[in-house]
Amino acid sequence: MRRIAPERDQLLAIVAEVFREQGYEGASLSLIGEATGLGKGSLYHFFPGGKEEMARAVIDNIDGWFEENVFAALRDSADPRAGIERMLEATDSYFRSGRRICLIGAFALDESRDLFASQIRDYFGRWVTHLADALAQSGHGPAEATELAEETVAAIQGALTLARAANDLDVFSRALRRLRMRLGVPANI
Amino acid sequence: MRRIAPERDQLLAIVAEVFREQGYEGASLSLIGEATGLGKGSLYHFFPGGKEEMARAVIDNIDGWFEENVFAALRDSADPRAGIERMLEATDSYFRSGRRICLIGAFALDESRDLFASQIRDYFGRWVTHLADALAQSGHGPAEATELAEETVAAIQGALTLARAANDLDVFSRALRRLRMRLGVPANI
DNA sequence: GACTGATTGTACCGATCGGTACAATATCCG
DNA sequence: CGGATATTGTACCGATCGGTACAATCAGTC
Repeated sequence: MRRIAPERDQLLAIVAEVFREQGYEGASLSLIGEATGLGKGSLYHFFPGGKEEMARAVIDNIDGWFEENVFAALRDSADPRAGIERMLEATDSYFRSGRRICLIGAFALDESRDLFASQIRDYFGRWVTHLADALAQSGHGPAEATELAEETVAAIQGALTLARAANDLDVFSRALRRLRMRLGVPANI
Repeated sequence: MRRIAPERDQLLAIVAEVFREQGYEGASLSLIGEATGLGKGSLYHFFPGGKEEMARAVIDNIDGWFEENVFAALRDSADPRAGIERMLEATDSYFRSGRRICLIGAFALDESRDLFASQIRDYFGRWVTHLADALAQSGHGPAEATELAEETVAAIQGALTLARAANDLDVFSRALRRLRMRLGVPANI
């Protein structure tokens, strides 16, 4: 009965979905238990720190996914333009073209923000920084690159909010299309 | 002891602040009572429908403020550019240059979204529509005007999220400055 | 000052909250 | 198999949740 990594990832994915659907306060232990099929005994065995530790682990897990799939593309691509395009593709796929909201963005707005402030700041900070680096490499001046990166990340967050508010997924697709043009990246095939 | 309009507005403003700080679930009746100085008796006297009615009234109140101060500027200005500039000024002042989040945007993301879906959709829908009209009047083609309006509202929401996440108010100011340029509106003096 | 209706405080309700304790059970290792 | 460790279910805790009931109190009106 040793912990197996994929199991933990899957568990965190389920818990993340509950937080996404219900918010931090709304995600009660009974809802989490129901979604995961685990009782309180198991939940507190894996997360002795309770709900707060669960949320922290979920954020770390998401952060890790972005590090591997989004930030890495920006950091490691030989061609910065290709890296930016890969970032946009990974972003689109992660948010399921607007079907899914950004849990970390939602946490930034709600009452849980104080608990997770540093994790939240870190996540967005690295996103902006890595994107700004790629933009600088592709010819933008440093100051302009930072502003454009900040604008891009904000546009993604805003599009997720608006897509959810309007209940219209196309809002998100349109935002990504505009970003591709704005960032000088070839349109999606 | 008749109800007086300003009192109600003030009451709703306080309740709104509690929802903003704590989210819908997090805003308990005891917190609301503490903030307003009202006991449960009074609270349920003014809002027989309980917490849900309070939130609905708060959303209506915010919606009304935007209707009067933001949408009206877009709708009634002789010069559409001046209307857009007035919209941006009112927006900046409402969100206190990023110190305040958009409660309706936050509700769009969290578990309360289903309860208030139509009010949320309406609010953002009218914002985009009125802005698109003003942009069309100022020379943009209809399709382009709609996209630009959507992009603008999303940029504002995203900037609020990012400003809160980074704990950096300048994120919001920078976003507004970029929007002024993008919308062809004279820079703030 | 008595009547009327708006407003308020308090006690109370059942349900659920996050969290703890712990015995029972499963799995692995030798 | 036996022992050690990992995992689980269940019962329980005090606190708080949103909501209800209702009597007391207040402000105007006549």
